[in-house]
Amino acid sequence: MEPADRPSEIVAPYDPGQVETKWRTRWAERGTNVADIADARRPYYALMMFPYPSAEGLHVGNMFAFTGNDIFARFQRMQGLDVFEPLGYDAFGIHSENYALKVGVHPAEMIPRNIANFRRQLERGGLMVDWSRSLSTTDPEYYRWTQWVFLQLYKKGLVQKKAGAVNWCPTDKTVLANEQVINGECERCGSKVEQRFLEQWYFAISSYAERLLHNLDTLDWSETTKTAQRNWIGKSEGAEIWFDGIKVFTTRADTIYGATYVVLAPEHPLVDAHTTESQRAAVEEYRARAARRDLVSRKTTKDKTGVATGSTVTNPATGEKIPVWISDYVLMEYGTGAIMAVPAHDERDLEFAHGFELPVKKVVLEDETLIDSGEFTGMSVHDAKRAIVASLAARNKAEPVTNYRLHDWCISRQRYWGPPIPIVYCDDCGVVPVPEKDLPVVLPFIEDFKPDDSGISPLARHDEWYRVPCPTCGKMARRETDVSDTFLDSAWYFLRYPSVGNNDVPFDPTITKKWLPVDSYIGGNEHAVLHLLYSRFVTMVLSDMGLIDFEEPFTKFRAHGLIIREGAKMSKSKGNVVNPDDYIDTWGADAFRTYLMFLGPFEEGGDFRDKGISGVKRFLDRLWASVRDSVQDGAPDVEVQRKLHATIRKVGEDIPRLSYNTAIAAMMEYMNALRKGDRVARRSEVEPLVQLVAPFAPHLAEELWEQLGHTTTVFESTWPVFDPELLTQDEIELVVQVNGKVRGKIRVARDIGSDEALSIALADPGVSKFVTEKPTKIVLVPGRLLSIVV
RNA sequence: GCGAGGAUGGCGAAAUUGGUAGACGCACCAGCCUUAGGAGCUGGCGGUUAACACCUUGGGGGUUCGAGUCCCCCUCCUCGCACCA
Repeated sequence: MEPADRPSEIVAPYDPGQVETKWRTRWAERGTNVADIADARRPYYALMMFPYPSAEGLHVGNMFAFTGNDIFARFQRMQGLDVFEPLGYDAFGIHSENYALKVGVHPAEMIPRNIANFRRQLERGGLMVDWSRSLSTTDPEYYRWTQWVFLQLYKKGLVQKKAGAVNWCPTDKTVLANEQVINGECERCGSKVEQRFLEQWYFAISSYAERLLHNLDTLDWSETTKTAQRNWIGKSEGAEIWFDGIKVFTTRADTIYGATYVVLAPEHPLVDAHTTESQRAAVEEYRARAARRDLVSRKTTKDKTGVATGSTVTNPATGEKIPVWISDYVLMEYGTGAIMAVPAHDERDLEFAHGFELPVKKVVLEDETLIDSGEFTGMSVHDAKRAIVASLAARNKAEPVTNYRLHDWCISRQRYWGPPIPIVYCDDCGVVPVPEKDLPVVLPFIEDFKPDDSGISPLARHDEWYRVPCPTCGKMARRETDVSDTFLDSAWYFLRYPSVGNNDVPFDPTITKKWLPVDSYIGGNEHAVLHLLYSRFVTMVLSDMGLIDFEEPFTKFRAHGLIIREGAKMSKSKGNVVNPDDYIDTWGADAFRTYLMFLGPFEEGGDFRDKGISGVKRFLDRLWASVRDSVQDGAPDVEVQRKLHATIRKVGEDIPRLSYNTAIAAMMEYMNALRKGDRVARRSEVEPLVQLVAPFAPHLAEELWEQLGHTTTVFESTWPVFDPELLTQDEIELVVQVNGKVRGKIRVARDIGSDEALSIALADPGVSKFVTEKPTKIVLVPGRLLSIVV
């Protein structure tokens, strides 16, 4: 369609409310944002972390993240890709349930209301979201497949019910994953976490530790995120060494000649066997005391406590008898629950040794060579580690072992608001997984969903649901009453989006092959370990089962920064939370979006200042006015033309780098040049700018694009191309430095030689007055600067 | 303690990766236009100075013709992890 000669009559001032409503309606009517899932030729999956639909409504932090993703997605679309940008709701979980309990509304009533409000707010934000494929984790058609994922892992032998010490939150009255315990406190409510011994369902994520670590090298992720995952997986290579019947784990086998005692964790099974009669009472008392200690004080105490068992074991390297102690500074969960203590070379052992006046024997010098270490004396630490383990291994006293900090993932929650774990307990058949054809195990609507102290889910109180025929033998049996961790819901949702609508399978194989893995993923770094690690794990397992043909779900991941307000963190209690609705009402979604992206680098976040948005609004107003006033004809201005092409290049380079703030600055700069003085812009100067601004301010761009005479969406137009020829000038400004200080600027030919440049520079009195002697050195940086040294 | 990332005008921030520090915007100042303006337009805006100049990217040293950028030492801030042997 040929553009009209003049923009149609848009004398009216720019009214964002009107423009935005018009275009949101059009997009919905025309299906502009609906991806062609089946037939897309160049599929591009642009994913953002889905929000928890809180009762408070959309947070500006959500809007910031989504806008950042949306700009990238819209830009990719204008590069000719078939972009799929889905969004759903992570609506199960303790957070929703606690809130529901607090306000006395059932979550099943509250959540749909919250979702409706979120949807309204998200739509106002002008996101290119394909709402035809949205989802909520609370929908039985979704969690049916969450249960299916559980069953696949179960089938693969990666799900176990284990009794053990678990983190119990006394306020939320449920078990927490290790990842949800922060400094010994519940991540959600901040209560001190207690230890309880319960039977729980675990996913064997630790058996994937090496792959989870190794694959990180292949991923295009923010380096900070990868580092956080590496630390969390916590690989350490060492050896298990036998001190008679006690097996210890160490990464410092080279220090074995300095081992002066052995320490067992209080819960270690060999404690009894190593306790002599005379020490029995003291050891028992210490164990009891240690068991009562909460995790917080245990993890922060510098004063180490412990007690001798009275028994001794043989140091396999020296043959010496050394005493056995117990202390809670040794953790049962890590390594073998026993260590060889080398006070001279381990700070914790030293603290302990000082407390009990145990000997300290130095065996490694500052330059990392061994002393007093028998045949290994004089070796380097590096060589000795291997040599000592090899020598002990020859006598069956040691073997090299790699340990990981990563623990198995406890997915049981003794709560109501989650997908029931699809397991039935039968007196005859034992543990029976619910057959896939019987899914979903629907979460019943119950009024009294309040958890109690029993460690048993509220669902157990409902016999009509709890009692169920055994799927295998038909005899009455009992359901598992725990629900699964919310993080399981979000560990596979990206597989679901493209297949939403097909309720026969969790994800359609053909569609999945076409659209996954996710091309680009944007989200918060608070999920750097939890959600991203679990998603990678589930994906790997499904891949191993041949259900998908990739083992990493997110090819590219970028973490966005955080928004603060007027220099302070936003919080409900401070009352300084930015409500997107208010700003959109006043300034329009386009200005709000653009401002959010302008206030700082996307990956770092920024400071939201109420007055700052006016500058962005002014820019959009001027864009509107420029299109309105533009003329078809006019003298071509070489400078403006050059500026335009520089801007096209800059914006095109900045968007893929998520450097949105500088892209916007470049467009503003161009706008300033465009309207310099009384200048009236030419159509050819403003039209490409409308395209450049489209990912940021989509409604306004669509409106202006239409005003310029186009009948199809600006997002199906081709991104402007810059002409490199225009960007190289024949005559350039050369900066002249004398002894490192700028003394002048000269206009010269681009490819000028240094001799000629020097003579022109010296003709400038501002330069020559500093050149008092014959220059000793001349440095010419072509096209940039001339440095004269005297 | 370990790991990662920071520190640039009154403020948010830029800086083609070693080449004019402070782009762009906010705030502020002046002018124009207005009955008026918390509107619009134009210009100014790191510090010292009458000027020439000089100083200036948390502090101190170094490399270089040239350092916000590279190297060494130090201070402070933010975020992870934390008795993981």
